[in-house]
Formats: sequence, C-alpha cells, structure tokens
Amino acid sequence: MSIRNPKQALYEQFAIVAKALGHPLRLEMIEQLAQGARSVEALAAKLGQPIANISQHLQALRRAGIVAAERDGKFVRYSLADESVLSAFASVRAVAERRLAEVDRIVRGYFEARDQMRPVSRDELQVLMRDGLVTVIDVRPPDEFALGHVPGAINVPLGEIEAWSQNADAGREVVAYCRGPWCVMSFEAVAALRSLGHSARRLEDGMPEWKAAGLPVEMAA
Amino acid sequence: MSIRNPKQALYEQFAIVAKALGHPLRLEMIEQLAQGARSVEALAAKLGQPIANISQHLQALRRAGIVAAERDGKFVRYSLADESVLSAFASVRAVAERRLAEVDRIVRGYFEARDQMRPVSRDELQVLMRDGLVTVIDVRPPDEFALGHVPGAINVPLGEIEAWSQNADAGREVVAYCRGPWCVMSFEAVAALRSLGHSARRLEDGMPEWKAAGLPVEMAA
DNA sequence: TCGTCATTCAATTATTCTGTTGAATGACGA
DNA sequence: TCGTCATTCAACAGAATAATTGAATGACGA
Repeated sequence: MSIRNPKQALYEQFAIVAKALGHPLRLEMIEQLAQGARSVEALAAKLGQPIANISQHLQALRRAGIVAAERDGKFVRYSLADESVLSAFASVRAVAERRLAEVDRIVRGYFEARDQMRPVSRDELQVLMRDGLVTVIDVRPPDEFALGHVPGAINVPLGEIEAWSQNADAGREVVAYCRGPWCVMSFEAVAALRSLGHSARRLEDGMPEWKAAGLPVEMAA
Repeated sequence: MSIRNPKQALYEQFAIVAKALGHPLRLEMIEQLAQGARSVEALAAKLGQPIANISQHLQALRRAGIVAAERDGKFVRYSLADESVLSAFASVRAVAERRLAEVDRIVRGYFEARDQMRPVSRDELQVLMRDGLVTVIDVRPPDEFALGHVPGAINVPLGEIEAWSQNADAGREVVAYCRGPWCVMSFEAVAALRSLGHSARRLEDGMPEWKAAGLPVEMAA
C-alpha cells in the first residue's frame, strides 16, 4: 500500500473523483450547482442541511476537482468545475438507470411527488415560447420526434448538436428536452451547448409528460 | 435520514454506482473486465490479490449493476454489465484528468517521458494498415489477445519484444497497443523497440475503445 | 451419489467516512 | 480599527468500509 506504482497512483486519483460522487447529498449538491453558482448558505437552505455539513462536503468535492470556489464579497460562491462533471454525473446515472431495477420503481413514485428544482418548467417554457425568447430543441432520435413533439421544436439528435450549433444564433437561449426527467440526452445536449458557448437549459421533464399534461403535440408532416 | 422521499432514494441509487467506482482496485478490475469476461480466480491472479477479496469487490460491483455474473462450468465468469459502464469510467477519468494537478504530474513524469512522439489515432491506424505501411503488435498477454484483437495484429507480449524485434524488418514502423490509454505495456513496448533501433509508436488508446468504436475485432483461430 | 474445487459467506480488526458541535478564521462595512 | 457574519476548522461519536482468515456452498464430473 505504501509503495505505489504510477498505475496504482492514477487509479487512486480516479477513485477520489468517483468516491466524491458516491454520496447522495453530494450528488444533490452537484445537481443544484449545475443550475448555477451557489453560496454555502444557499445550498444548505436548499437541501435542509446544517451549514457545516454542506461546507465539509463541498471541501470533499473541491479536493476531487469537481467544484470550484470563488469569493464574492462576504460569500464564497461554489460552482461546477467544468462541463465534464455534468457528463460524469449523467453517465453514473445512466448506469444506475439501466441496471438497477429499483430505480424504475422509485422514478414512478417520483412523478407523483415531484418537487421544484428543474431548470425550466412546462409553464415557464410556454411563456418563453409565446414571447419568442428561446429556441426549443428535441434531442431524441428522429423516429421519436416524428411521433410527436413540442410545437415549434427543432429535432437535433445528440450527434448533430455541434454541427447545428454552428449555424445557430449563439446569443439566443436554447431549451433542450428529451424523453423525461431522467433521460440523459438533454443533460448531454446542454453540456455540449454550454461548452460551445451557447446558453442552454433543460426542460424539467420530457415528451411523455408534456403530452400527459394535455399540451399541444405536433406530428411530423 | 430514515424518512426518505423518492428523490433522495433515487440519489442513493446513483450514489451506490458512484461508490462502487470509488476504489482503485475496483477500477482496475473494471479495466480488466473491459478486456473480456474473467473468472474470479483469473482476476485475482492478474491483480495479485486474495481471491476472497476480489470476490467481495465483485459482489459490490454486481450490486451496483456494473458487472454481470454468468456460470460457465466450474467457473463464474464476470463481465461488464453494458457499454454504459465504460463511458462512466471514461467520464470519471475525464474529470480527474482535467482537474487534478497531481494526475498531470504523474502522467507527465511517467508516461509522456517515455513517449515523446505523437500517438496514433484509431482513424490514422486504419489508414496506415489499409496501405500496408505499418506492423501492428498487440502487447497484451496471449489470453487477452485470444479474446479479441485488431485484425491483422500480431501478439507480442512484453517479454517477447526483444526476441521478436530481431526477426522483424527494422525499417518498418511498428504500432503497439494494449488495454487502453492508461495501460503501461504499450509505452514500454515502444520504449524497448526504440532502444533496439526500431521505429515505433503507440496507439492512442487500446482494445476496449477499439471495440466500443464499432471497429472490426478478430478472434483467435 | 460423492468428491472436488471455484466461489461465496461469516466474523474479525483496522481504517475511513459522516454528521454534529462549538470555536476559529477572515473579508467586508462602518 | 473593530464588529459582523459567512465560512471553515477541530474534535468527537457512531456507522460504514476494507482486507484477512477460515469455513460453507454448490455445481460439475466421475
């Protein structure tokens, strides 16, 4: 244990990152920080935890290079270190979603007792679209898009995000959605768009919920 | 803590996956399993660990849905549960690479010092092979080679590099690959070949990435 | 049916992690 | 310079995890 070859040392570094992701509260903190920078106090209030506890978890995340700290007046504002954190979060979730039968069960229960913390709600999106303030993209594969999508949305499958973004107005905000709140594709789309300099957010949930809410659905021509 | 809403329960499931990735030995096991299915005994031998220890870590990985078990005669063969595991591994690594200063130091100090030449990308290698310009050697042990290798590659385990090079055309460039971007064997192979007067480079990554990219894989006869 | 043997379980100890408390730090505004 | 207040540190108890040992399982082959 004391004598480590470089290979083992590397694995230890990787393990530090994964271990930092290995706690429910820290994951929740990461999702909060994905919405924007937060002070320790704000995070603590949001998550209903003692401030000192949040502070310590933030230290752990910082040691792993997952979050960055920046002083802003009296506050220290924490934010995600970079976009790669979001994709790591998304792929951990992808493993959990595909493999843990229990997740399905929990997710179903979750739809009934949802709380408020998704970036853009359906109602909010309707207002934004009515006022022409955002571009809405549907990142699902074309066949799913053809079966019904948010009126006015553009179909931009994940693989085409980068090409599409080059012709898009970089100053206009993009709202991405896919299959639902636990679908990774819209996370990845947002991460990709942000790293390309665009302003992007996720829709709170996805197509099935939109249709279930009785909102208009457009079919392919 | 005892009363969990569905959201927290969900984060707990995600945390189980991340926690399972949060141990150097388990990460090493995952890299091994990315090469192909392995028995407990084979893994233990490969990593120099007690069998019971490996078995317990495998249970942890299985609980997290990261590996799958399948009985094969007397042995239980473990393998990665699906492709999403590899991408989770890769994104954890990406976070570590970008953010941990120590990783940079380790990588520069150990890996890059041994390989100042640009590694060969997969696309580049395909062109070089198509045009017959290079000899490709797979420096992994024969058992891993047998489970799948780059078509046309020759299996030259590390210990046989010197003997093999004496019968090889010294004017022909060699491309070596092994288990992946962090596998040391191809670095050492390239270093050995260069010191023997050959022209040698590494493939940028290794076998699991080649297979994951959907490129053809050849099995042993 | 029985022995073999790869694998798993159970129990132990050492280590690490978690959450709480209260005190210390240190930047800002007066 | 000093008080205020967001944040961090230090220290503790309780819980979880890791590695080791030896015994128990249970599927295969004879």
